[in-house]
Amino acid sequence: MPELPEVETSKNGIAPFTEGQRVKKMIIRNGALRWPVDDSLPERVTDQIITQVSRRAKYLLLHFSGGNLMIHLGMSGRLRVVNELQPADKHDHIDLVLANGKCLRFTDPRRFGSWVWSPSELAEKLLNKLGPEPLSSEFDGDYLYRQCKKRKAGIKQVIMDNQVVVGVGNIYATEALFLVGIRPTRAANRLSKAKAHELVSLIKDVLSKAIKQGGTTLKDFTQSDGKPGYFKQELLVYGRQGEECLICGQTIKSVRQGQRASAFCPKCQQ
DNA sequence: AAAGACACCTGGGAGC
DNA sequence: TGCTCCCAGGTGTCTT
Repeated sequence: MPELPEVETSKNGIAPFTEGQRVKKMIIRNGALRWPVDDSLPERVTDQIITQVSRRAKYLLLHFSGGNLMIHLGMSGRLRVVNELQPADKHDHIDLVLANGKCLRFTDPRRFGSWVWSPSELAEKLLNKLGPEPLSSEFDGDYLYRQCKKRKAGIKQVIMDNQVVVGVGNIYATEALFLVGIRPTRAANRLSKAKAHELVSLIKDVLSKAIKQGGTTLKDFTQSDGKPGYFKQELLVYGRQGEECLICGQTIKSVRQGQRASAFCPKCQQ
C-alpha cells in the first residue's frame, strides 16, 4: 500500500471532485476484497451527498449524513477520478458515479483493499485497535519510549505496529531507521529515551516530506490524477540492498523481519 | 501479553 | 518463449 503519505495524497487528489457531490450510482464489479463488500452499500450511498473526505490511519473516509464509507487501499489499491464514460479495466472493481459526471474508481489487482461501512461491527473492530496518528502531538518521544520498553521485538516491527502508531509502513519505517542510525533489528527495549525522541521526529519528517512530494511510486501507486509520486527519488535505503550506501559507501544489506524485508547500512546503523 | 507464522491475491522479474 | 519461484506498499487471525 500505499502507506500514509500515499493515502493522504489520494485524499487530497479526490476531495476537490467528490466533496459536496451526490452519488448517482455505485457499481461493484468484484466485491471479493479483504472483506466481502456489503451488498447493501449501493443502496446506502445512492443519492447521498459526500459531505467530506478525511483520513484515519490508512483508511480514507467518505462522509455521508448517515455514516462513512471506509476505504483501505491494501497493498495495490488505487483511487482515481475519471470520466464516468471511461471503460472499466480488468482490476477496476468499484465505481462511485457522481452527479458531476465524474467517477471515483477503485482499482486493486491484489484485492487486499476494503470498502467497509461505518458504523458497523466490522468497522469498530478495525478502528478500535488503532494507535495515535504519527503526525499528531500524541505521538511523541516519551510515548514511543514507553511503548518500546514493553517490547523486545525489533524496533522496526514496533514502529510498524498499528497499535503503537498508525501509518508507518515498510518504506518509511526503513527510511526513518536509516536516518536515525539504528538497525531495524535492534531490540525496542534497548532504545534510549534520546533516540526515541529523535526517531519520532524523523518519522514525522519523512512522512511530511513524502506527503509534500505526492507519495512514493514503486509500481502501482499514482496520484489520483494518474501522475506518479516523487518521493522515490528521496529513498536512501529502501529497496537498495546490494547497492552502496549513499553516506558511507558500504554495501546495503537486507534482513527479513516478520516476513518483510528490512534494508539497512551495516555501518551507518548500529 | 507478545511474537511469529500464515492467510488473503495478482503480477512482475529473475533464473533456467 | 515459457515455466517456476520469489517478491511486493498491509494487516487480521491463529498458534505458540
